[in-house]
Amino acid sequence: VTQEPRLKICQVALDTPVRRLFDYLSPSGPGPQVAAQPGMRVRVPFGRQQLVGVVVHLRDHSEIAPDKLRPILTVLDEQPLFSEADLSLLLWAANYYHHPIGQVFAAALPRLLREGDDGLRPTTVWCLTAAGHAALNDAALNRAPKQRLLLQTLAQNTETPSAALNESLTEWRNAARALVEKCWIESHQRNSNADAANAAMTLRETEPVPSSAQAAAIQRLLAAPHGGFLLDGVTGSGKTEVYLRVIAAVLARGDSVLVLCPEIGLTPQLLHRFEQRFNAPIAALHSGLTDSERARAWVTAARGQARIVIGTRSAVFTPLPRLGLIVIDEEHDSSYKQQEGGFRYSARDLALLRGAQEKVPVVLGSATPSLESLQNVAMQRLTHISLPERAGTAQPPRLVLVDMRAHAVHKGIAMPLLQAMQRHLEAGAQVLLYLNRRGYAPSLVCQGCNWSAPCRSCDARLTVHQRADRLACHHCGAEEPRPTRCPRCGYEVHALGHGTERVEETLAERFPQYAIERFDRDTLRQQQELEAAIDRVNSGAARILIGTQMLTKGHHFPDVSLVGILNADQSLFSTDFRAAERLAQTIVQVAGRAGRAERAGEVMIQSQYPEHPLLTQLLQEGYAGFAASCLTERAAAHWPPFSRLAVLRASAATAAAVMRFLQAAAALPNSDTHVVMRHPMPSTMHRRADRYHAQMVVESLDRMRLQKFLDLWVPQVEALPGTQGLRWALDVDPLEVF
DNA sequence: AGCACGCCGACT
DNA sequence: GTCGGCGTGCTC
Repeated sequence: VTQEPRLKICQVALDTPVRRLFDYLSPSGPGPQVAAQPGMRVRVPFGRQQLVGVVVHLRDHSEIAPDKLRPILTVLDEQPLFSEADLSLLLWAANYYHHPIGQVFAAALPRLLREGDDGLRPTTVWCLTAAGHAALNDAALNRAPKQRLLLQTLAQNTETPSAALNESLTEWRNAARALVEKCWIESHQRNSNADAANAAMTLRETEPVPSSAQAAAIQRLLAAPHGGFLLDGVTGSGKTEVYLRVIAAVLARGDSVLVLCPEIGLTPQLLHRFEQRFNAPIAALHSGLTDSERARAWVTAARGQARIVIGTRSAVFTPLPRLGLIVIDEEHDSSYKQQEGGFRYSARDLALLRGAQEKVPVVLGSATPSLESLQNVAMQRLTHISLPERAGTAQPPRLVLVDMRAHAVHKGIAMPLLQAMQRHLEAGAQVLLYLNRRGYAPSLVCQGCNWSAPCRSCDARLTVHQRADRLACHHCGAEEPRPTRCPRCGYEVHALGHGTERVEETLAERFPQYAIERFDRDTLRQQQELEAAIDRVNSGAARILIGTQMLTKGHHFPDVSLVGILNADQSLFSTDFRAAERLAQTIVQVAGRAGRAERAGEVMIQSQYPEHPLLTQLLQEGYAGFAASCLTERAAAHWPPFSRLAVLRASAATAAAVMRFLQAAAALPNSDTHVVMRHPMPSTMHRRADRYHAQMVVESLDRMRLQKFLDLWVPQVEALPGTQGLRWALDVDPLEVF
């Protein structure tokens, strides 16, 4: 690597909240040093600490006084991890989301790399030997419970990394040593997962014959050198097959592909489908990985050894030499927007920008496109490609509303739905019920004085969890024992309302002959458990499925012929401007789980307000018609995507402190009459986890004007005095305003 | 964010 | 007399 000799100053992004790059002198120490180049990680002195940062620019001079400049200690990479294009995406993101640059880089790097590791350390994996499999029930283990547990844990997978054992077991290493001596288990070192880097990119499985609509979509995408596309196709229309065909073409010309999935959409099943189809090295970046697996997959991608990168939100920053295509599956999914912490970016929006900068096509796929994307189609910023038909002979599901006022309701389920369940179950099919409320009941109420169990730390009721026999707060995680009598008046307390746990109980009483599978965070804590539950459904062992959001994404259950949506009303009267869009997307997505086989699916939506225009319109006109009129309303009300929002969110130990801060922020000067600062408001749930939350909205019809305002405003907000104990974050393009 | 420096209350 | 509370300020 050569370096212009006069470019002595390295501008480095460091993980601090300081919104600035830090200037360092090129490394001066003795010994062979690689010259620092943009995109390389460096270790630098920072005050009394040492930090790892990324070189962003080389300069020939610095604004910083020469006596303050210190040299880089070590250059950690021989080749840049980030290309100029990668760096410019990160700089753009820091600028647009008004977030400190170093923390943007930190979000883009896996933890080990962020801390200076090279990400290529081999990991130790453990597996059973043949003798170990035979010994699973050996009597010798009766007096060695830790060894038995380890053996059973390892039996669940072909290979288990040490890090995974650290998480699920404690002090397993002694047991492992004993088992190794018995020759029942063994360990191996695993290196890069891109061993097949030079394999031919031939297709493995035989390709299905595309439908005419699929063929047309594939044609249009292949003909496009770059640009954004909205692949708008109902569930079952075969969007994945379109992705796979286009990906195959990109791989064939030697380019690589970035595929983004929603958080719960990235399953081993999907990965498996890619592995079956392509004989190409794949790097998967999902939440189930250990730190070292993640670092290794990331480095594999950055070094150009992976041809396909599949990942969730943060994978949008993965460097990929020769990027040829970006695919964003289920583009409407809210998990693409980071909604916690400081750096709140939209991976979908950044992917579109990345595609434009690198001049590669970006395909957004959804059966229920976001209004943003539909508006982008209207503005001709995205090209619309629709896949109207369901593949094969499948019929679209039939949607009906069930009026809960007109029918007897048995523990949260109306009679027509119970009868339909009976019918479908007797016909041998599976039934899926959706209820976006986990736990047994959303509150514990006193029959005498109307007291209901409150969370000590939040403005919320505690949820009853029957099996654990505890009360839990779903907002802060607090738990307490479940009282049998009212602490205020001593009268009896009762669980009020219905969560998935209670519906499961009700169904077990009502349909004792059919096995039930519950899908929520309480029953399926780990990815493995989810996989096992899906297997039980697909094998036909389970007949009734009841679950939350977890059930609505990514998994297809071909034998489900009836879907029940138990409570569609929660969002009908929400004040959030996106509530209607989200409800429609949920209904259509859940409905899409039914009727994939030859028989038409049936979808029953329970409501107290079946005449609500939101519901009737969705049923009569479908998602497209619904979305069109939703857009009209947004335009009239000047909501996004017709205006641009930013929300300043803050929390503090007292309500007064958080409001004082936001009022000070609201009082800062604003010379642009096209930018409106709304009044600071306490959040819908003001007190959460013993902190008081509030926010203020800033809006403009003009994105550029809002950006220019934020450029001036955010540094002043940052400089406001008296912010000890106060946490704040700016949310540009928020999903929610409250 | 860390990690210092810097001034005011209760302890050996 | 100091140990330590966390308020303010800086890090190239």
